[in-house]
Amino acid sequence: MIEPSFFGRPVDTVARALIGVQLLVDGLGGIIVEAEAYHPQDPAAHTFRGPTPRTAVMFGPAGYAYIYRIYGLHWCLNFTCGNGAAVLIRALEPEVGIEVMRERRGITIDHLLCSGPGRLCQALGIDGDMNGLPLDRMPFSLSHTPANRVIVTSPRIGVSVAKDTLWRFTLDGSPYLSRTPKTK
DNA sequence: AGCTTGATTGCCT
DNA sequence: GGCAATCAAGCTA
Repeated sequence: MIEPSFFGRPVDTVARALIGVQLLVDGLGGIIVEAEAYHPQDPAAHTFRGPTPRTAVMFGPAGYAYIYRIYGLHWCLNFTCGNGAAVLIRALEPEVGIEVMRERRGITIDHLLCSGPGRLCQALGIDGDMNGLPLDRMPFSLSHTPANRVIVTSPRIGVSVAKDTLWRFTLDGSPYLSRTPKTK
């Protein structure tokens, strides 16, 4: 189990700590292998220009789901960390309910089932109805999985500002990432 | 009220 | 690599 206080820490600390955590939604999911941190003093964050109706959940308490629509067609899942900070869950390694995920995604290539924020939400059946729900009870289930892991930091994907902020955290060598980090 | 843009994805060349 | 899909949030007026 993950305590609510897990999220009440600096947002980059939380993002890094989430790599290797098992996320289940209605019993389906797997191991988080990619996550990004966003902070209200960070120009790439939705909360950079202060509270709005959409970002109300991000300014609420830590440990809740912030879910928003992007490009009019995809959903993105975040975990709030308090005071306008949140972690975007970008990819996971499918473990439980792979058959259902294949049906929802319309593909059978397992490393593409949850390799991106929009794909992950489609595979796990996440939509705006779950926005604002707490993470410590159904439909969510978060738990630690023990292992020695190498975590790589890199610039966040799809942001046009703050490109030097290395707040993307990935499990080294995972085939389930949305993109392989640049090895410059 | 109108305009711009986006924490993306999938298909095309 | 390029680009269309598709629409609401947020901004300007």
